[in-house]
Amino acid sequence: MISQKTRYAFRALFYLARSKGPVSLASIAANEKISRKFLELVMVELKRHRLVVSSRGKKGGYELARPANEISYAGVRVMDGPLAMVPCASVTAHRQCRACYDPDFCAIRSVLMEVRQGTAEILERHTLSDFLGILPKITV
Amino acid sequence: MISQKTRYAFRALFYLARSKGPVSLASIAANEKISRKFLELVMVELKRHRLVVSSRGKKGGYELARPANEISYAGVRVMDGPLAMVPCASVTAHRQCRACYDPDFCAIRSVLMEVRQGTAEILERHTLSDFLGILPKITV
DNA sequence: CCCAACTCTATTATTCATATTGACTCTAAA
DNA sequence: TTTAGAGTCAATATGAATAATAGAGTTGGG
Repeated sequence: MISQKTRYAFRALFYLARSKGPVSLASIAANEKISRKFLELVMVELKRHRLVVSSRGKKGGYELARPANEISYAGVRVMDGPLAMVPCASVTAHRQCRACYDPDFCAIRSVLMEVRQGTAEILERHTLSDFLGILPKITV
Repeated sequence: MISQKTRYAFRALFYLARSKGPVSLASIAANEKISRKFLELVMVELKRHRLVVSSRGKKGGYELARPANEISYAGVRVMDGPLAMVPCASVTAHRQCRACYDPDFCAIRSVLMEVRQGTAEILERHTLSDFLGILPKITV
């Protein structure tokens, strides 16, 4: 299951994708009904992952770092860490499983790498813009 | 990431697949270097999922409930609960996500259902017997 | 009858996700 | 140059899930 953080990340990103110019944390939180303070943590991570950029001071706020059609689901999903179901099948955070006898003789590694690969392919070929059409307009 | 329980489950199952007749909890635990008491919980769940059968009394122990080539990875993975990354994309435990505005307007549901489907297909077409050949006589 | 096995019910420990708090920094505009 | 509106940072609860442990109870073959 994906984390609440990732859900909020998706919602915030879709919100930004439907907005123009910098949007304040407060308005995202209010409109998406997310705890302002928790959303703050989410936004910091989104920034760290280079999915949004921020500006300070009056008129400051957040914007997508790239056009919506260049932000893939895979890019957002990383908020939850590696895609793989075991460390040894991970591309981004590969490491041997503790107590692994020998990767060459591992009975689960190859299957879970297949799964990781399949999942990545699907998540990478979908972007935020795939769904902008069906989302309700922002009415504020 | 899969849970420790699921890892132990795989190891225990592979161990049984390479054994003959009932195997005691104690021998699985000793050979696979798993806490005897924790493995007990794992075996209870494996039994509940009908992946193993047990017999009591002297000479008792655990055996695979079916031939190894009829036990798929998907069957074992269920130890960790639903395959889907969101409740609304789950086949086995479907329910609406909390705070879901409208499933028809959900921007993540359809993608995550694709992922669930792809994952299930991969896990279902692999069975324990796919890997019996490469495993050492004892110890995964 | 007895021992070696599984079974059941608790309890504890650890980790992780979720959330909240308060103080701090920056910057455009008045 | 002041200031209000914005993002930033650090620290700390809280709660749920996972992992592990403990001990008493049951079963059945020899």
